[in-house]
Amino acid sequence: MMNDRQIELLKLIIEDYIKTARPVSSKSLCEIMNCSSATIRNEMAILEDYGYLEKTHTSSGRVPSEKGYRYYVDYIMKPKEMNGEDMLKLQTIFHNQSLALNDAIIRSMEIISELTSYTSIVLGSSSKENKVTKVEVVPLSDFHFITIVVTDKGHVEHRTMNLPDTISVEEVRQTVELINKLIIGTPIDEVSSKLEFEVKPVIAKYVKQHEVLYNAFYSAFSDFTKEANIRVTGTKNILMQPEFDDASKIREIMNKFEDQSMINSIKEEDNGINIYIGSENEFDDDVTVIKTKYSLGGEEGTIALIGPKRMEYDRVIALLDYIKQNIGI
Amino acid sequence: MMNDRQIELLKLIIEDYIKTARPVSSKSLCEIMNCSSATIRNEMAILEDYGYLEKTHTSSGRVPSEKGYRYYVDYIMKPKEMNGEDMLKLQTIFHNQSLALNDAIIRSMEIISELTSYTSIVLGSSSKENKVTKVEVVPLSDFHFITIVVTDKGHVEHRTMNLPDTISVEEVRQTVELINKLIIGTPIDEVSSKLEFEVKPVIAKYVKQHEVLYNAFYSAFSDFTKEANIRVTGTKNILMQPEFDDASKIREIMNKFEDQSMINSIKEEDNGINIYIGSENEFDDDVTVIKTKYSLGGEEGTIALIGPKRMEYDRVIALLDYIKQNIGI
DNA sequence: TTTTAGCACTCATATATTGACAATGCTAAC
DNA sequence: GTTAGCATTGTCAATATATGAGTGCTAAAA
Repeated sequence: MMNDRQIELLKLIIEDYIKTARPVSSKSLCEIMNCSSATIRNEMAILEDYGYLEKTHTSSGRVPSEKGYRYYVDYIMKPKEMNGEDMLKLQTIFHNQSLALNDAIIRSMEIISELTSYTSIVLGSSSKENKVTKVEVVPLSDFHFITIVVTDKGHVEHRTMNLPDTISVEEVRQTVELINKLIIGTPIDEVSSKLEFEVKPVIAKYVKQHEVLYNAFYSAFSDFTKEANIRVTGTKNILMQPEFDDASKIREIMNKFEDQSMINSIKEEDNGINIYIGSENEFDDDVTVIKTKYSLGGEEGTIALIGPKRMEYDRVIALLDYIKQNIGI
Repeated sequence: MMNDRQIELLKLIIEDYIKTARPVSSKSLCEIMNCSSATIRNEMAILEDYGYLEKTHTSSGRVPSEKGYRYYVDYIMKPKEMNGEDMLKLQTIFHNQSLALNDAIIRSMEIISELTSYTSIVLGSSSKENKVTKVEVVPLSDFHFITIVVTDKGHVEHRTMNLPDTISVEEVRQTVELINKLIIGTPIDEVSSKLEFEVKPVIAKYVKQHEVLYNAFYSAFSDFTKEANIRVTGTKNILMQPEFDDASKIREIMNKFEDQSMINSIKEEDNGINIYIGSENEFDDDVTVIKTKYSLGGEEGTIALIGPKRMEYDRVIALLDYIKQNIGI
């Protein structure tokens, strides 16, 4: 279908456009293609017929179409080595022993967002599969306690409880001991029902002011399961891209970033690193979403980058790949 | 200086402009002022001479000047009762027993940001004054531990530590016990030096693999003191205001919201609720910053709202006042 | 003395006009 | 298959033109 020169031309046009964000003219490619602008125009016309290029208006230079990007991503682009600077920044994260892997992902995506000026999203690691490992209560004053819950995956949650001071520290301690005995190992999303049907009767039996205490713990725990677990970083970055040069477009995008269901549409099913260009994604026709699933000791999640369609595909892939390699699968 | 009718006129113009964001014409006030547009024009001209009004161009309607807003805020505006709906939303926060007061402030400001469409900032509650109340370590696996630190003000911080599995759980337990004994009651910003000069020698004496363990704890703790403790919510909201209808202005503002020193310039020294209109604040000439200090069991901080100069001053004051009343001073 | 009607004036906004420029498409010659 | 040349097309910026909303001012009315 396309001959070598046409493919080369498409590549040059896309890479030029990625850099400059301006329509590419035939003339500008004369030198590197070693032929006259007319020749290039002829080839461009063919590429446009095929649907790989577009014009913003009849007499403008060419711009890659979604189909063009798609072809570029699928057949032309070579997986790029990660550049030294990017590598360096990310390495410090994964070599930092004091960061949990989970935090390392979030932190890396923050850095990638900064490096690329795209917006990064860390989604999921659905805490449903977390099991309670320890419940701890630290008294701050006679009626002021902090409840801390630790899960086997390393999540830590805490809430402050205010209890009437008719309740003794000893009663609280007793209750916590009972709770610990009964719910350790329980998946976080089953804690509520377990509290109600198994813990409540036991507490009622052994602890005097069981009603108040039970309610306090119940409401603390029920908060935990609700956690959304979405992290969107660098929303500002994407606004700096020249394609978002219009207040209403900016508002549209910003609203989408705050829209839960929009963000959830980012969730990835496939393995591998997947690219959704423009209308291929559900988020917005003017952006590319590139995303991949990760699984981390049983927890699954998605990391994604959102940028203009004119994205540095090879670089972004290298970056995401690096993260994948450093967390396994 | 100004007669009653002029004050009334200024009031009407400002309140109209706050609602509509459009220059106010003389004609539009005829009915309510019960006189002809010419009369109003005469009065407007006087108000403009005084500097309370401005025109966007020679033949436009009038717009309040900063001086005009200032006069309105200082002398005209009446402290408003909080409206029922606003009240209701905020009440649920402060009546929620499971929220620490600190979280309640953050949550309320989020809600206020939503109610008003301005951007809210919670700043400070400088954790320097927090004293360590408890250090807890929860083992997740043989080499994977979670360190949790609780302070007397109810802050909870945690980090994951990876230790070589040559270190036994027992050794970790011992170390934690020693740390607990030595640093409970230490202000968070003094923990580092205390660890080095008091804890390190003791651990060295009693614990075998003291080097590794010490380093792990040291790096975990040193992270805690760095916490910035700034919360900016609803940056999106302010972009929806018609005064920010220009991509470059939006970018400018968004950058300021991510600029630490800019946000820190918001810190309030005065008691009371203070209003800084346009050039009166350091943040941006096109916005009003309204802020107030709070102190919460010894911790001090600032809450602030940033909106267009055309702000609903009376409503915002009522909202901030409500928060103050519900946390004491 | 205050208010108002009336009119000239100003400026934003919208729309059209123009010329310069940067591309392209096409054709004919190489 | 390639290229030079030229007409064509559409952007962009500058300029013109009309419209309308608003003002300032003045002279007359209250």
